[in-house]
Amino acid sequence: MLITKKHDITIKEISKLSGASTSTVSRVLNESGYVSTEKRQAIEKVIRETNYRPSMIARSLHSKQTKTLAVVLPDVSNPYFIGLIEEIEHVSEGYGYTLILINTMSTGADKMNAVDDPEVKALHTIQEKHVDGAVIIGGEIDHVNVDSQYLKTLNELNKQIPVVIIAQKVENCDCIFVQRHINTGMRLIVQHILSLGYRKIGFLGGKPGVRVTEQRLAEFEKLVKMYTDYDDKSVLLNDYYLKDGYQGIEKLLNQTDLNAVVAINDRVALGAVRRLHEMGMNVPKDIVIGSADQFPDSDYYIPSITTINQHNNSLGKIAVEQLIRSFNGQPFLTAESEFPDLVIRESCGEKKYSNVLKK
Amino acid sequence: MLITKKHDITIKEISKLSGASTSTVSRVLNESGYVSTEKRQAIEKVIRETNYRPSMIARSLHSKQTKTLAVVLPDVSNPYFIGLIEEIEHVSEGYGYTLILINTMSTGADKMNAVDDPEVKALHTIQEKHVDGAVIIGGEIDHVNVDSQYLKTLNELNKQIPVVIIAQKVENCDCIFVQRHINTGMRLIVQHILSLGYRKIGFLGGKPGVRVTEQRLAEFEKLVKMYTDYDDKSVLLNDYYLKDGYQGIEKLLNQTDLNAVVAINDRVALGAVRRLHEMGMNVPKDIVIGSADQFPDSDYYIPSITTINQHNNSLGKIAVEQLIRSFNGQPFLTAESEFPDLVIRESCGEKKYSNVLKK
DNA sequence: CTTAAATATGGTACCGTTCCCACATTTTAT
DNA sequence: ATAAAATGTGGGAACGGTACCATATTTAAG
Repeated sequence: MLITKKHDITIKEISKLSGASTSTVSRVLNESGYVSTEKRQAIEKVIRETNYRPSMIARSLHSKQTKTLAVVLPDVSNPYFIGLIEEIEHVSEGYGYTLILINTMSTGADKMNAVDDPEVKALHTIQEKHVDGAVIIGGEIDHVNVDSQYLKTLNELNKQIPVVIIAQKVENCDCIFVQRHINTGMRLIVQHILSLGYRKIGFLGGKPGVRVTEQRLAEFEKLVKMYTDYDDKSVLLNDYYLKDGYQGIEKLLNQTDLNAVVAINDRVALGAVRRLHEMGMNVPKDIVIGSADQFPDSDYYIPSITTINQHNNSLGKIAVEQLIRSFNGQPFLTAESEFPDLVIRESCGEKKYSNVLKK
Repeated sequence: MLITKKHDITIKEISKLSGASTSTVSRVLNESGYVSTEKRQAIEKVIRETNYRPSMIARSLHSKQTKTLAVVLPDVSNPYFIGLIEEIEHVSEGYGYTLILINTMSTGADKMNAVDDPEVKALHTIQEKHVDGAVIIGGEIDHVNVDSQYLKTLNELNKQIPVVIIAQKVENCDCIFVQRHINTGMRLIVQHILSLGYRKIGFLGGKPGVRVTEQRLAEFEKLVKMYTDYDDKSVLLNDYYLKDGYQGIEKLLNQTDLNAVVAINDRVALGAVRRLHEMGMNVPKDIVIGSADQFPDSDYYIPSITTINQHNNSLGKIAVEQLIRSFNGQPFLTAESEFPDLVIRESCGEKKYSNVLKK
């Protein structure tokens, strides 16, 4: 492997060119200690002319800080994560940190041998690169398996580098958790649909075995059982994507009769709406679709999706701030995002509230 | 700033604990040179027990390689970039490189003083962090201003670190360019709409002053002038987002009479479709909307968007591979993405081709 | 049995910074 | 005038690795 060695300018060159010692150059770089105005100006001139910038590598080796954070996530193309990344990047930047992005593309619960597990690999990268802290978004931690190699590696890593995880809290994990009000959001959307008078409500999407999905489903079942004759055929879990809504809705309607469906998120909802449209059914006239998790753009769909704003982005801010707190030795609490809001749009029809909540 | 010093394990500790010299430990880490089986096993045991991983920082200082690439982009939340990032991440990972993500959030042509320019700042970060190479996606380079501070800094950086830019080629820039077939895509969609018989065609979206937009508009005008009575009121430039389609379509229809519109991308198209829907117009019955740039999900919209697959993701792969080639001292060419394809869906109505292309 | 080659191991300079320390010079206080 | 404090400057160790070199031991070859 032939490397075209491009000569980097170092502090020594600056020292030589300006006739000062490296110590003095270092002093002007860091604006610390005493430097005479003459020397300072001479050095600054050389720095400007040579386009010199001190190597963060060398600095890091000494300071043991890289001014870098890592973000690990299972799938960049998932819009749920985009807002999060954006927020994390923004807040990190504000604190002077650069971001390393690791996309594990882990498909979920399907486990492979620990050595090749991309999520374990991500943890190793974090350790090797000596980032100052890491934010892990969902992924393996969201699945039921809890005494895995992954969790061990994670706890081990957390001893060296502070790790904040954006996911529902897991007992055996020592990292800081930042989580959403899963139940509240689900409650809001189900109550809304109930209040509109619908009593044959289905649940569509989400991956079985994933904590968030299971919790939301539990909340859904709890509520639906209170107010309707619950039928376990009214639930279909598959995944979080458009196609899961698209294929799922047909399957769901084949196995039971429904006049309302709660989708796990707006994309699943869109997929369902699209399929229903193709089947000649109108949303919300023939069937009503609500979603439990707002994604960008869904206010532009036809019909626009009635959904829950989970304020996901606020999680990003909280996560980074927890990390910064941890750098400063400040304590932190298990944090939750802002309280979810019901966002009423078209896919559930007009808000009527004429029906009181009762069976 | 109180840092909780978490003691990192170093090669010296491993050396001490295993009773071997650091040289020997280094040899087993790199699987180079001679090491007896006994010592190797002893060392490996210690490494395993201590969870030791060599510091990339220290390694980089010596090797002058960080095994890291930087990606700079103007807006992570723009879905156009997402696929690109995903691809860049994937290919980089395959070559053993980690990604640094820099989101400049530069709003476009509006320039600020060079010092605070986030894009210039991004270049500085790249230099400081000593990444092995950088991929810059659009941003400032896409605008007309060409003898800017930014361009100078960019060329200067490119002398030290290879930079690949995903954008239309700019003369005064020495970096490697990877670009799309801008004109071909526009030609395909306009020809398609013409072939369906429409002769009152508008152009919607895209930021004025941005190279891609100007080139596409030029191509659009060329074609439309050939086959129709061109009216310069049929063009409205604003930006690339949903709201630009949403607000723009109404404005456009107020200033001239149209039966077809080419949107700069699928989001602008969706915005337009949504607004038309609210205005009581049906797409494609009352007016036809085509798009020049495919974004994810637009096949699920109602109506689904007839558009151009620019194979944007292939740009990511090409970009990283150019970088790798450059590391190896291999030559490279100004590269272009795969050839664009017309994707016929619903928003332009059925494909008829009954109308021959003629005025 | 001698010598060369292969194997095995540790010492040390170096990568680009920072920072402590020593020393020199100037300024201020007494 | 003299001590003390403030200012200015450079030398060199350290950060955690790598790799070249020297040296020691074993194995193979003649």
